[in-house]
Amino acid sequence: MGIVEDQALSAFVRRLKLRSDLNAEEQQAILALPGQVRGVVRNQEIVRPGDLTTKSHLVANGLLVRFDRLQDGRRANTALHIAGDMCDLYSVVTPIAESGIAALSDAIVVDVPHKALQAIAAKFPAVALAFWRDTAVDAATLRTRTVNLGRMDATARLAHLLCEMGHRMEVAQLGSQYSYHFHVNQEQLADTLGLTAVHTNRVLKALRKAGVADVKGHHVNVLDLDRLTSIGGFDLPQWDSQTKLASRAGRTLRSRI
Amino acid sequence: MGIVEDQALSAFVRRLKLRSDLNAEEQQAILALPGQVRGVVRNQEIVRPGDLTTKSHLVANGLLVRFDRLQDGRRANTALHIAGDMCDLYSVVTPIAESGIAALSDAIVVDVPHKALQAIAAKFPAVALAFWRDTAVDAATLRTRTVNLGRMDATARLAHLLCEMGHRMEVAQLGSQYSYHFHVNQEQLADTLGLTAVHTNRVLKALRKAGVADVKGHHVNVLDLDRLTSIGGFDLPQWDSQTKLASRAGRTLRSRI
DNA sequence: CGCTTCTTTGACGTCCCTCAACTCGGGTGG
DNA sequence: CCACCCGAGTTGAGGGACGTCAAAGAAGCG
Repeated sequence: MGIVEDQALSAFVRRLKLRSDLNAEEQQAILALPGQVRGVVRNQEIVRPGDLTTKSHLVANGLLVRFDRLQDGRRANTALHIAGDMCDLYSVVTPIAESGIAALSDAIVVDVPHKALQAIAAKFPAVALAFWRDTAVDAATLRTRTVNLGRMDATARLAHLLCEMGHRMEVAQLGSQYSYHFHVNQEQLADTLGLTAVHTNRVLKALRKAGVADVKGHHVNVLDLDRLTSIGGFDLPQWDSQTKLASRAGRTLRSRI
Repeated sequence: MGIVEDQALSAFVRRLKLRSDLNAEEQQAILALPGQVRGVVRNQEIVRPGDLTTKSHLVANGLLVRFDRLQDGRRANTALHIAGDMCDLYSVVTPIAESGIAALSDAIVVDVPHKALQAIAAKFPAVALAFWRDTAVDAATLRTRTVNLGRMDATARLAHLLCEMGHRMEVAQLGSQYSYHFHVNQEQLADTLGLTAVHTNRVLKALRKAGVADVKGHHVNVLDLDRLTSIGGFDLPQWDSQTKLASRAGRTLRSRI
C-alpha cells in the first residue's frame, strides 16, 4: 500500500472519528481498505450522472464537486468535497449515480471498491454505523444548503458557504477559517450558490468592499469573521452538534448493540 | 402489538423492499419492532430543533414535515413524509436533531426506539444496509429539492413537488398521481418551495388557469400530467432509478457480504 | 353568526437575471 | 520581445420574477 492511500485513509478515519467511536481493530480495518490511487485533472468527470458505480471515491488531495445537470444544460452543485471526504460513500447503497462527481482542481483520488466497504461494514457493526452516520451528516450539510437556497439572499448564501468551507478546512487541518485555499472560479461558485456568475461577482465585490472577506485567485481571506458569520447566519454549535455528542453517545450506543 | 403498529410497520417494510432485498426473517424482525402509537394534532411539533432524540418516528397516518427555523423566525421545510415513511430514521446515527418534525395534518405516529433499530441493524447486516440505503434515498430526495431551489423558477418548483408527491402517494398506495389528498395550506407549501405564501397563491392560480393542475382544499387534481411533468422537469426514470436496480443488485450485494 | 384561519387580489419595490462589452493576466507562438 | 489569444473577472443598463404591504373575500367552526 502506497503512502498516498495511507494518508488519505488516515484522514478518512480521522473524519469518521469526529462523530463515531471506533476501536483499534475497526480503525485498522478501514486503514487496510484496498484502494486505487489516481490523479485527475481539473474539470474531469469522475462519475457521470446515470453511471452504475462499483467504487466510492476518497479525496486524497484537491477539491471535488457533486453536481446535477438540468435539461437545458445548466449545472447545480450540491456538495463540495475536500481531502479526507469519501465523496460518494452513499453510492455503496445507491450505486446508480444521480449526481455526477467532478474535479474543481487537479486532484488525487483513491477509488475504494464498494465490495470492500460492504465487507467491513458487515464484519464490524460499529463501522456500518459510522458509514451510515457519515451519509447522514452529508445529508445534514445538504439540508443546510437547501434552507439557504430557499430562504436566504445571495450575500448570506455566499457568507454561509465561506464560513462552512473555512470551518471544514480547519477541522480537516487543511487551513484556517481566516485564510484557506479554495479552488473554485466564480462560475462554479455561482452553480453552488444558485446564482449567475455575474451576480456572484457583484456579491464578492460587496463583501470585499465591506472589508468582510476577500476571495481572489482561489484563495479566501476572511477579514471579519464575526460579521461573515452573522451575515451568513452560520450556526457553529449546530454545525458541530453531532461531533460533540458522538464521542460520548457513540460509546453508549456501541455498548447497547 | 396493536393493529396500527402492524399496518405501519408493514408499510415501512414495503417501502424498504422497494430498494432493498430482505428475506423473511429480516422482514419479520422489522415487523416485530416495538413501537408506541400516538395521535398528534395538526401543527404539533414532534421533534424540536436541538432535541436529543431516542426514538425514530414512523408515520402511520397523515402528513408530517421536517422543518428548519431561521433566526428571524421564518421557516423552511426540507422534507414531507407520508404514511410508511420513517421520517427521521437518520436520527439513529445523528440523535441530536438539527431540524424539527411537525404534523401538517392530524396524524398517527409510531415511536420506535433507536435501541431496537440498532439491535436489528447489528443482528442483520442486510437490515443495516437497508436502513443506510433509506437514509441515502432520503438524501437524494433532498438533493433534488436543492437543485430545484437553486435553479428552477417558482412554477417549475411547484410542478415538480406536485409530481413528486403524486408519485410517492401512488407508490405508497395512498392515492393516484392524478388525484391525491395533500394536507398543506399555501403557507406551508410556500415554506417548502422557498417562496412567500402570496406568490405561491399566484403560481397555483396560474397552473389552475392553464388547466394543468388544481390544488384546492387539501386535495390535488392533476388535469394534464404530461405538461405538469414537463413544467417541473420531473424525471421519473431517475427518480425511480434506485428502486429498479435494488431488487437485482441488492441480491448480488447481499451474496457478497 | 361572529370568530379565526386561509385564500385571493392589487400596487409597488427590489433582488437578481440577461445581455453585452470591456479588462486583466497569463500563456504561446512568431 | 511583442502580438495575440483565451479564460476568467468586472462593470453597466435594462427587464422580469418574486417579495412586501395592505386589504378584501371565503371558508370552516364554535
